[in-house]
Amino acid sequence: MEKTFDPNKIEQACYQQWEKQGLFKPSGIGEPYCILLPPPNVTGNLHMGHAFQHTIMDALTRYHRMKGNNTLWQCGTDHAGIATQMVVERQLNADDLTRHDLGREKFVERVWDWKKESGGNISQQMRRLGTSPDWSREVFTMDENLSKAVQEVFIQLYNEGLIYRGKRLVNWDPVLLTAVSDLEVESEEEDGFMWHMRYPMADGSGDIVVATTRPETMLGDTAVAVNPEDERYQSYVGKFIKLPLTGREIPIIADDYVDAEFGTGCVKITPAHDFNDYDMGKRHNLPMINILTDDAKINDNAPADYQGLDRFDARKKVVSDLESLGLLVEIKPHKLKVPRGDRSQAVIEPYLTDQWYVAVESLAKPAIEAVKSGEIRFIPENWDKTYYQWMNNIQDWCISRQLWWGHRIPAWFDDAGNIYVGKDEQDVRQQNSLADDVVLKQDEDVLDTWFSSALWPFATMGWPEETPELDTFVPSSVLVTGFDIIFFWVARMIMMTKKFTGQIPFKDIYITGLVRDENGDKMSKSKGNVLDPIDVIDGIDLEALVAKRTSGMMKPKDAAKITKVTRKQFSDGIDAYGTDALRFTFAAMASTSRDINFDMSRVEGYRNFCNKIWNATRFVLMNTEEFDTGNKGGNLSLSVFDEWIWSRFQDTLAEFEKAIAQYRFDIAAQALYEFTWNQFCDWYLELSKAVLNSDKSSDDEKRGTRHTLINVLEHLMRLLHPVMPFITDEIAQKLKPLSANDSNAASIMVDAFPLYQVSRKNEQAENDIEWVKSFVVGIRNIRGEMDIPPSKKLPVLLANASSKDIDRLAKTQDYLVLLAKLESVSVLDNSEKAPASATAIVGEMEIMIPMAGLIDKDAELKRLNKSAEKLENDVKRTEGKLSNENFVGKAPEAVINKERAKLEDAQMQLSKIQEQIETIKAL
RNA sequence: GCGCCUAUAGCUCAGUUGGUUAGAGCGCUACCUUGACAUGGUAGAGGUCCCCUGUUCGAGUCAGGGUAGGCGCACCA
Repeated sequence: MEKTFDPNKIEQACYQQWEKQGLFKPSGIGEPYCILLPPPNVTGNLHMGHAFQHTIMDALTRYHRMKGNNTLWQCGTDHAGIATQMVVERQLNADDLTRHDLGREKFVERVWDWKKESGGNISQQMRRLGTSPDWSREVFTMDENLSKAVQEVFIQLYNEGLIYRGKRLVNWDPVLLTAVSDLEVESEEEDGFMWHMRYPMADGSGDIVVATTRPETMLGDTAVAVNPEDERYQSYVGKFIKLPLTGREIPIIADDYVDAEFGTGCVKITPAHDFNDYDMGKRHNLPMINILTDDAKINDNAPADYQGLDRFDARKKVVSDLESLGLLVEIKPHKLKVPRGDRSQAVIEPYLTDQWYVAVESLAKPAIEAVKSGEIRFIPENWDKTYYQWMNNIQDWCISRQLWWGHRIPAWFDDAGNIYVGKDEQDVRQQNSLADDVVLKQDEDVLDTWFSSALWPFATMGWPEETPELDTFVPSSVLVTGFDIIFFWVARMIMMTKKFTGQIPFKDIYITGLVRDENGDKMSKSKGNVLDPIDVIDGIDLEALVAKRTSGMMKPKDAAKITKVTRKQFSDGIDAYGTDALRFTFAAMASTSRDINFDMSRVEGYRNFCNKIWNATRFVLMNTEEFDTGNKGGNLSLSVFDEWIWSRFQDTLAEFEKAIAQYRFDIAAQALYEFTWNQFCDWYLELSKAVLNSDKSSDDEKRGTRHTLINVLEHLMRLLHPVMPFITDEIAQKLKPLSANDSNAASIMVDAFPLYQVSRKNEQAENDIEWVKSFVVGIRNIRGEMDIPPSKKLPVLLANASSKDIDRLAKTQDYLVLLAKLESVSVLDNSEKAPASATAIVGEMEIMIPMAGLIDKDAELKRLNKSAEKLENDVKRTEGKLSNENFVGKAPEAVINKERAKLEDAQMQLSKIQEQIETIKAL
């Protein structure tokens, strides 16, 4: 093996082997375990958020596969209507073309071409992460069978009256020229103005002043409203004003909605361009005058002067025209929330159009119940509140989009405007007995992307066909996803799956945090702080990184700043840390759905961990490859250390499994790291040297230690594998022939996960080794603080040793000598007087290193005083507690006993140390 | 307005049903190229657990009230 771990050399080949051998498929045996991949957009590239979530999904998948579950990770990609259409349109724009130049059919063809060419990108990147979904079942949301499911669902919901078509005010994106759902609108506070405008009374009896943030909409006003309780305006109600610029006469109405305290207390009402005004218009039967075109220009319903003007130009003109008429009272700066489309960033218009809706209320009820009853569980739990809050106030879902890329709505219209819903035109004609001469035209619109995503849990399993997968993998085990799509996706999957299969879609919902940069800032192209997981795996040099971060900037002037920051932070580029290190980092940082501040130094630390594992393996192989490891017979004599490491392995295994069951990947990772580094490497490997390099060891003893070395490591690889698939596979292949593992698994990834073995637990060995550790650490501490060179071998005297201590000494003396670098160990009997020594205390035994020629009197006094001070504090605190009547009277017996024992121990140690201090002072 | 989350070492974070001396990684200091590993070893320094009040024998942990920061939903003429 190479001296240092080089992930690049092993990862790709390893993955190809797994895939070639078909190891990602469900075994067909065992309890089903299923994870649904949230289908990434085909337009997407793997970002840190994916890498994080995929690591967790893959660790769970690999763990359960090894545990013997019939495990499926269902993967696929989403057609991402708007996003994908925008990508291809942008390509066309580069050639000065629009999608209209191509026409619908050609355009859609072109999107398919693009999908074939670039759509697989993210799947390839997932392979680099070592993910193990069943690629043979990979689906695309516009595949034939998924499209069939979409159609089926649409038709059924329509027939039940749960899908309807209606003319209403929707969120209209005047740039993308489509309706969008409430969820796709983001409102940010922006600086704007409040214009106060004077509307004269129609009868010339005065005027009324209204306040608005959108003066241009006055062209569509059909009323002015005041609060019925507002005394200032009561005499106006029922009268009319003459709307400036248009000459229309519109009524003054009274409505509770109006807040008398806000603005002037008078509201202009534009039912066709404001959601609240729309409701009021309905209540008062007001006419709805639409004054905008699809692309938000003033239309023919407005006076000729304004027709054709863009909405923002119209605003300026309305304001200046009112001003010149003396009707503009004042302009106040005003902060307001501006609704923008999440894709286009265009200001969204409330706009009156015909759209398709899902009536969700009846679907929401069972979906709420599924979480309330505990059938579906959010992890962490508090997300259920977010879920309920939205679900309890859920609005009908606008599902039609005026796009070309997506699932076409299966509805046809005749010339009379009748609607027919069915599988295709022929089906529609048949169902409705339409004569051949009736002309039918299919609805031009497509469905919201999330409509098909909502069917993911069952459509991917073959629904509406009755398939074995539907029986086996619905419901799935856990959904791993971000809180940002709880409404978009999670809630809708629950509603649809409940509705169409009667089942819940998943039992657990594990909500992950966001991956941010090391300062806690959101990673974004415009901030230039984006990290590509592939760059962390493969490494990237500085120039390439700078180029990547500054290319295609929306605001080119940001590029200079980004260049500077990047050069400073990554002056040597990014090292190739490898997939396992990256995955381990994500696991270690994944605590209870907090956001992750991704820090490169963590990856570096876990890369070092990989290297540690690698080198430990080198050591183990060096000591086992050419030797008898006892796997083909021969007596094994296990040392107390061999027994100890097996015992500790069981603890680690149990801790790992418990943590995984609770989705505490950080605790799981911590357990793996601690055992591997701090127990196996730091102590066990060092101790094995004492057996292997000693002439005193018998063949049985050496065989026992070699057997332990190879098999603990082999078990450890299987334990680590779910988190670190590559390095463990590489190493396991080398270890397996030397180990006792005689399974015929094709790879560690389909081998058995280690089983907890009670018989390997050994408390006696654990206590013995704790004693050894305290012994060794005590001496190391003296050595460290006294600046005694590591090369200097020390003679050690033991005073006040009990028979148990002497027993343990006999069992472990060789280890102590090696680990603490001792020259000799002698036990003093009670009559012997110890020479002046530096002292450490283990239990009641004193470990003494004679000072002569080695240790400085003052230094040792200082060291002893420090430790005496600590003990004195302990004694004081504990005494205080125990002398408190309330404590002794009320605390549980066990706690009091603990305190008493602690006090006794501290007093004993303190007195020994004080004795030593006196002895040394006397020198 | 309604709701959620966070505050612990220089940094990033753990800390279970309240109960030993509050932990880890990174960083820092000193020493060490010893035969697996300098991507390493050994030892060490470093804490007003955001603040106040309360409950309790006992509070990082529970309750109430603040402060600071983050997020979601609704409203916004």
